[in-house]
Amino acid sequence: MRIGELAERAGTTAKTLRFYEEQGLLPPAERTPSGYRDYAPETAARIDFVHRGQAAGLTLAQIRQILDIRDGGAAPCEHVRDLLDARLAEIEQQIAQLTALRDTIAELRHDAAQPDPDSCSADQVCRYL
Amino acid sequence: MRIGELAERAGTTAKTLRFYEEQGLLPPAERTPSGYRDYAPETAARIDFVHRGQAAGLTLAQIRQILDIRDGGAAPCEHVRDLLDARLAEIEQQIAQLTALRDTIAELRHDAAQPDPDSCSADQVCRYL
DNA sequence: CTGGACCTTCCAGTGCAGGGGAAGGTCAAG
DNA sequence: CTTGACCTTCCCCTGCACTGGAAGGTCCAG
Repeated sequence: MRIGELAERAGTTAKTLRFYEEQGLLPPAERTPSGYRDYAPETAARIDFVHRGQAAGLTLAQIRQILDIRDGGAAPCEHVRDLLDARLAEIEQQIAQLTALRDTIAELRHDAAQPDPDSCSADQVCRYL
Repeated sequence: MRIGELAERAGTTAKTLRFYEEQGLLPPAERTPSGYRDYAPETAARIDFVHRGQAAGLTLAQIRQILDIRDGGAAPCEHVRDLLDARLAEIEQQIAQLTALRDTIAELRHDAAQPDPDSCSADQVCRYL
């Protein structure tokens, strides 16, 4: 299978697949005599895994770690569990930060509900911020 | 006042102030005969405003828009209000996305609580993802 | 008059996940 | 035998807000 066909099947682009190969997410592809990349159909499952990892908020580098463990012959379950734990903690923190930011902005917005341009000195640029 | 002193007063770095000038957040500074930037003390208030804008989650480009309006002689109150509204909507959406992602990951993590490496086929790399 | 702290400009890189496009090779259909 | 779709490598660009470093100029104290 050539790169364009694989890309379409996996719902991505040829460009991205070459990038994945460069990043070590896909093993160097077999080549036809003329130099075209030639993929086994199973490669699509690997790309799907990459997409599942991305859907779980993992970076390509983290997904690569998992693949490396699997390619080394081991089951990556525990590493996956640790990554999920770490990601979960990060997300909780991001949510907390965004929630705090939302409250801050909501308050500023509330104060600016009836803007009174005359009460804003040029010095402070805008008294609602 | 030279750039280093202003940077310290405003809680930032000289490098950043040159960057702000380049980005149009600060007007081109006056120069001493020898070419050093020479700032009026009021410039610190402008930098403070930039910091308040950042604390509200605005980008430098958005902060610049506000400053441009003020520099044009108008009061930017209404624009600020619109920016705050837009930012608020973005943040709500980000929070919703992160919350959904958190739930997804929490479920995956739950399934991976007692990893069973033997049930993971190499094909799917990891059945918990 | 020398050393060190400060300043200048300019170039380049960071992280993330690709995208754009040039220059050229290959393959199948008409 | 040509056309058009596909493939190859290569390098640069995106957004965001800086940060690092090189090469050189300036200022002040000792």
